[in-house]
Amino acid sequence: MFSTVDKHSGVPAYIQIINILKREILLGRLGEEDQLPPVRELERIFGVNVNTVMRALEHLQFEGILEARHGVGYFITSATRASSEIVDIMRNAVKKLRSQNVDLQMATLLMEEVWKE
Amino acid sequence: MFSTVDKHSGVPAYIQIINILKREILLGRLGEEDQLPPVRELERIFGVNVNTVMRALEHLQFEGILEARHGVGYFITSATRASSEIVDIMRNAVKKLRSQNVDLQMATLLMEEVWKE
Amino acid sequence: MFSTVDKHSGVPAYIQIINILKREILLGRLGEEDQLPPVRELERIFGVNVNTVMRALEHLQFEGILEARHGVGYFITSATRASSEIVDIMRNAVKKLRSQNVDLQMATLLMEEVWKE
Amino acid sequence: MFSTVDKHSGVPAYIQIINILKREILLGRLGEEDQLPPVRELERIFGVNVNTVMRALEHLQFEGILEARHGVGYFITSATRASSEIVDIMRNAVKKLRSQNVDLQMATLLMEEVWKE
DNA sequence: GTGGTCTAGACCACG
DNA sequence: GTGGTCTAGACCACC
Repeated sequence: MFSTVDKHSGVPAYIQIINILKREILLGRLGEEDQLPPVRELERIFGVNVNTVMRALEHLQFEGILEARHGVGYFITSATRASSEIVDIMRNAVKKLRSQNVDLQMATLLMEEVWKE
Repeated sequence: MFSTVDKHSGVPAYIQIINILKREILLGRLGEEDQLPPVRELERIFGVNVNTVMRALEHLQFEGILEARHGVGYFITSATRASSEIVDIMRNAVKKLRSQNVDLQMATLLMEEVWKE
Repeated sequence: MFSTVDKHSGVPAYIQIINILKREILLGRLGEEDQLPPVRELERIFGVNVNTVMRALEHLQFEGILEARHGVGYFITSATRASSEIVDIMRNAVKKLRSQNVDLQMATLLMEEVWKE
Repeated sequence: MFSTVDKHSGVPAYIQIINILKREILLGRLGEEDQLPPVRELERIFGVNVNTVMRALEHLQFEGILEARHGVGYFITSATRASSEIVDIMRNAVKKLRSQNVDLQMATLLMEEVWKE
């Protein structure tokens, strides 16, 4: 279902989980009121420890994106989905950047900089 | 001269310094053969300890971007600057994204996702 | 377990640590998937500060020889071991050189020179 | 006449000069009683500052390899030359090592280790 | 005056 | 309990 956690990337596992879930929402694969798979299954899917999963969910609750319903499960309370228009804008920009031999790191730095303008 | 380090962002100071310097190069504010300010001044500028500065510079040396001349200073040896064309592409995309109320974090996640496609 | 760091040799301690660990791998005393002793123990073993140990490990990570698993430990990811054939070649050459009263420094200089030919 | 100093290697210039001169002696290109070129010419040859040259010569004097004759120049007082036999041994070993894809750094580490046996 | 290395020790992050 | 980051400050090496 979800992408997996890359243990060799240096990025903390729980951060990766947060990002994976946010991405799912962003791309509309998870929407408001949807229920997440049970923690024990997330544990298996991501190949990490329960504590690590819990820490990620805790953060998302803190951000108001998730809600825990005791004895039931985790539900998405607020989903900001990228419109297909936005995805297209990004796809277009990325295509041009790649054709100019820009790599992802440079693109990210550049975007941060331009964002501030 | 440079942007400053944000000590509360959670991102290690030395990583921020690496990114600041890379950005300066990317945007053409630092070019090949340019000399960096002395380490002790960077210390002051960034508001961190010498060790932290040195750690950043060490990494950049390893990547072949900087060169240390002992007793002389640090020099930029390889500067890949973003062409104005690339900057324009990014500026354009960012403008559209902002008008759609996308924030930087979402934009970054989306870019990573699209980049993989 | 490992050889010790010579603080009076002029060679930086962290470089010595890098070389000691590389040597252990080269000679097959450390192999792929092996876990290193915890940083705090390496500190004790080598008689240096944590920072110095970490600096060595950081370099080895960058070279792709080690991998850090946060909260778990350091693991060897890529181990190139010297074949017994290679060791024999070296042993043979060294034996002859010593019988000619060549010292290690001379042998090293000579090897560098011959290597370039 | 001599090899040149590589300012980008990270190895201090004066150490490189020491090694170059030792190598010249080792390979028999400089012998006992030979006079070195004047310091001002060494300066030019190596592309470094006088101080740097002087520091190298100082070290070699300390090791008893050179002698300064005031107002005349520097002379070699003790030259240990590698016999052609030794060079052949090394050449042979290096050839075999290279054919096994060993690089210079690994070879050096290995030699140091075997030397101790 | 420039870079380079190290220590001691605190405090944080991850699993 | 494991790794990771940072500071303060000393002392050294190089040009």
